Amino acid sequence: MDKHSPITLNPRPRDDSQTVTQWVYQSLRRAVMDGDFLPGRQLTIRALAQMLDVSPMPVREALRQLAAENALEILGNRRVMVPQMTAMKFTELCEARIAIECHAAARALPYIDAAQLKALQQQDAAINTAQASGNLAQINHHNQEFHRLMYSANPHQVSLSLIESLWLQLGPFMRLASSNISEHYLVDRHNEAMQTIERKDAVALQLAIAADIRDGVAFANNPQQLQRFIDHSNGQ
Amino acid sequence: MDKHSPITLNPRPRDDSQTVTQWVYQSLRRAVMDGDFLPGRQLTIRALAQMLDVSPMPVREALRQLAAENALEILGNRRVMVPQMTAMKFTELCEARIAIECHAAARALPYIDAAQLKALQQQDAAINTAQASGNLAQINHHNQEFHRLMYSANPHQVSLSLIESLWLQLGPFMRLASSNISEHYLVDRHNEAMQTIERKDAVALQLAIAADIRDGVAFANNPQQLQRFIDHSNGQ
DNA sequence: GAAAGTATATTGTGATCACAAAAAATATAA
DNA sequence: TTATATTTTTTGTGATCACAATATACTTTC
Repeated sequence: MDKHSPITLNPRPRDDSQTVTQWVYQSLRRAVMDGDFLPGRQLTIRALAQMLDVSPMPVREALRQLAAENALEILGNRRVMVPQMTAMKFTELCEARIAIECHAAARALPYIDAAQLKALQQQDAAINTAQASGNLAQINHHNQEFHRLMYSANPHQVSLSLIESLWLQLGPFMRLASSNISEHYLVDRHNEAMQTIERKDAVALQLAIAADIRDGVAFANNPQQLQRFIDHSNGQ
Repeated sequence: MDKHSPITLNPRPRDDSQTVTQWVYQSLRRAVMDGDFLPGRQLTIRALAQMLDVSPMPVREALRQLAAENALEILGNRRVMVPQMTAMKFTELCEARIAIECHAAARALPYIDAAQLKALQQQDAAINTAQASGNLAQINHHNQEFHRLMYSANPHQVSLSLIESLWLQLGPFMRLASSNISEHYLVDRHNEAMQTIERKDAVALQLAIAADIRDGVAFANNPQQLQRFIDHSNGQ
C-alpha cells in the first residue's frame, strides 16, 4: 500500500496520427490494465508528465478520463489513486462481469455470421500460441480480444464499454490469475462457446461464457488464496 | 438533427466547496439528462465556456468526462456531439438496464435493512408527490433516486456507475416517456419491489425491477410510436 | 522522545496564449 | 446556377503561468 514507490512506464512509441492526450491515455490505461501501478499508489500529474515527456495538460485529461471509467480513483483531496482491491469487491466485479457479459453475448449471437465465427476461431488460435509461449500479458490480451470480438458483433452494442470498465478494474489481478490456470480450461470454454454459436443456442452460450469467466477467476474460489493475491498486489 | 440550434443552459448556482470543473460537469450532465441538448447537436468548448462564464479549461475536462461515460460522443474530427438515438439502440439500452439493474438489485438485497427500506418508502412517497404536481423532471429524478438508493445498499457496489451511464444515455427520452405513463404503474411496481425486499425474495425482486423498467419504457413497445419519439427528440 | 506549531515545497486548478487543423465564407471558373 | 478553389474564421490542442490548497519537512515546546 505504498503511495510513493517508484514506478516504471514503458509507453509505446507515439503515433503521429493520434493526439498527445490519446497517447497518454492509452499508455496509462495499459499500465493500469497490466498492473504496473500498485493499488494504493498515488499518481501525480507532474510526475507522469515528466515521465512521458509531455506537459501536464494531456496527463490531466487522461487521468480524468480513466477516473470516469473507474480505472482510477479521485480522492477527496483531489489526488488520484490506483484503487485498492478487497475480496468482496473482487467478487462483485466478477459477478458483474458474468451478468453483463452473458447478456452481451446473448444479444450479439443473432449477428454472428460465418465470417465473424472464423475471426473468433483465429483469435482462439492466437490464445493457444500465446499460451505455448507462456506470455501472460499476451494470453490476457488475446483472451480479452476474443470476448470483445464476440460482443461487438452486435451492431447496436451498448454494453461493451461497461464491460471494459470492469476489465480495467480487474486487469491487474487477471494477470496474476493467469499464472494459476491450467491451460486447457480456457481453450475448452472457448470451443464450447463457438459450438453454441454455430447452434445459435443463446442459453448454452451464456452458460459457456459464465463458465469461462469463472474458470478465469477460479483461484478466487479459495478465499485465503484470493486474499494472498490481493495482499501481494497491494504490495504485501 | 440541427448541429447549431441555439441552446439554453440553466445551471444551478455555484457552490463554493466544489471546483469549477465539477460545477461545469454537473451543469452539463443535468442538461444532457434532461434532454436540453438535442441529439446530433454539436457542442463547442468556447461556446459553453462563454455560456457558463468560465474559461475553456474546465469545460474541456467536463466534456471529456461525459464522453467517457458515453453521455456525449467525440467525433473523428475531435468535435463533441450529443449522441443520436435509434430504435435499436434504445432497445439495447433498455435491455442492458434490465440485465444490470436486476443483477444489482439482487446483489443489494441482503444488505437492505429496516432503515434503508424506510428510506426507500420515503423516496416512493416523494415520487407520488411529484406525480401529483405533474412535474415530469421531478418524477424522473425521484424515480432514479429510488433505484440508486436500493442498489447502493450494497457496500461493495460496482455496477451503479455502469447503470448511471445507461441512465445518461436514455435520460432525454425518459422524460418524454414519463408523459405517457399511467401514474399507477410506477407506484405498483415500487410497492411490489418493497414487498419482495421485506420477504428477502431475490427472484421476485428482480421480476419487479424488470417490470418497473419495462413499464417505464412501455411506449417503446409500439415501434412506430418509439420512432415518433426519436424523431421528435432528434428535432423532427 | 513525542506532540504541536511553523515554514517550505509540492500539487491540482483554472486562466491565457500560440498554433495547426478543420469548418465556413467568399471568390472564381465552368 | 453549380462546382471548385481560395481566403477567413473558428475550433481543439497543448504548453506555460499564477495561485490557493495540501502535504512534507523542520523547528519548537512540553
